[in-house]
Amino acid sequence: MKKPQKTKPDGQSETSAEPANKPANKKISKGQKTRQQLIEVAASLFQKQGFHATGIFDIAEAGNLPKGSIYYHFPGGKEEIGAAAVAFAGAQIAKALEEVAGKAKDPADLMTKAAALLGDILVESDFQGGCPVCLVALEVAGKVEPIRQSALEAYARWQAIIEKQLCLFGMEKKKAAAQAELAIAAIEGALILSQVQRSPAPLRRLARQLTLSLA
Amino acid sequence: MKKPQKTKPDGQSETSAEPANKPANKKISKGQKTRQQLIEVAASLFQKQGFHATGIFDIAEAGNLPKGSIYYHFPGGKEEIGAAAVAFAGAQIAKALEEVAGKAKDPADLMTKAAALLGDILVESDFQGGCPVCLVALEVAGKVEPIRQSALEAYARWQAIIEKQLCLFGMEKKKAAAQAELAIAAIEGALILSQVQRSPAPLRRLARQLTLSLA
DNA sequence: CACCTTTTAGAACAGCCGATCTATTATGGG
DNA sequence: CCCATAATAGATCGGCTGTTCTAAAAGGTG
Repeated sequence: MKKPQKTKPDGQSETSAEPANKPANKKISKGQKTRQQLIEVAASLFQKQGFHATGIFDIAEAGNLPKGSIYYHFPGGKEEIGAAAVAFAGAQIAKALEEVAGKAKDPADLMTKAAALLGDILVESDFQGGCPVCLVALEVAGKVEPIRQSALEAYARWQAIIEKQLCLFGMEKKKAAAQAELAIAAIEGALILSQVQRSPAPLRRLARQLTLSLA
Repeated sequence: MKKPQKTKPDGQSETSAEPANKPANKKISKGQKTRQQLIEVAASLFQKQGFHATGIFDIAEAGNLPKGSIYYHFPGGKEEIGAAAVAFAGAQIAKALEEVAGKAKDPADLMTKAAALLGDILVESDFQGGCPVCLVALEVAGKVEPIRQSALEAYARWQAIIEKQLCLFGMEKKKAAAQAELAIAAIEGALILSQVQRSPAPLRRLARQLTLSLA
């Protein structure tokens, strides 16, 4: 009764914000650009500081973006930004993973390259930020369903990419699925070890060990 | 100059709070018991809600413990409690891991039992809480050194336990170390997947996959 | 240019949280 | 039983945070 549909945005709300395939991007109405930038900066901050430690205005400040319009673009507040940020980060990594997978020569090479991909994130941030999906997901997995869903999709997509590529290498589907899940789990875990140890060594050693499990 | 050493406690501060080997535990001066209980409740809450989402007084409240004495037992505030809680949780899991390792019949059995151990934590909390070390460590790894150290020690100890047991099974030391690290990483990663998916399946599948990598 | 829409600035609010301090009560050794 | 000390209650302070609201500015379309 109190909602005269003031032409608010929110677009198709939920998990959007993917740097994906949109061939006919006619016009990005300034505001939508701001929205996208907010998501990207948020993803970066969440990755380094986590969800709860990141103030909602820190996001705008860190990206020199209009603070006044945060709640205009994200009526759902912090949680909506969180869900969008996790979805974006997940899609970003998925994209990179697809590129890397295409270049891999064999299963072992794929494992190594995938591990190196996540490892680069760590080194680039000087071990300040790990997996952007993991941290936020664990912080609020029990309370904010949309964020949990975003994380769920991200992991599923990563796994599907690896699985598909393993199949292309001739591995049977069932084995490929199991190996892909092992790879995702092991890399995520090693990422944690590397971040805590502040050394890329665990991740590197794991990559090697992962290739040995391909027998 | 402002510290007339009012006989404050703080004991041997830093990372204490281990349910370890103290044969001659003469008397636990009421206060020390409270301190220990605070640590245990804190570990439980941090595991479910994370570090930043847990108020310092929630801890006392959740355990029906004296709120007024939190800063008496932990002059270092929340960060000191965090470090103690991570150390405690790490030691607790290490203890359970040692028991389980002793009962394992072979390397494959060890992998399965280790994974099941962590998995039980998940199920017991109805998928609300995962690895108590991991979450807190990731949240503050870049800012609070003592907590990072506690996490570091926990992971190292877990790995050492598995490595040692693998050696007892006849595996050569170098290979055992690598396999142990893979196991820890993979289990931690699968724990995340299981928590996000709210299903023990990823962890179970990973356990099986881990045994296959023992070839 | 005029006008409606989109977008933004900025203040204001309410609530919570971590930390500190003082006064009070419990504890336990002599 | 006494008393120093350990332990706790409770109030308080300062600061920060997420959210809402209103008015103003910017945008772009006819």
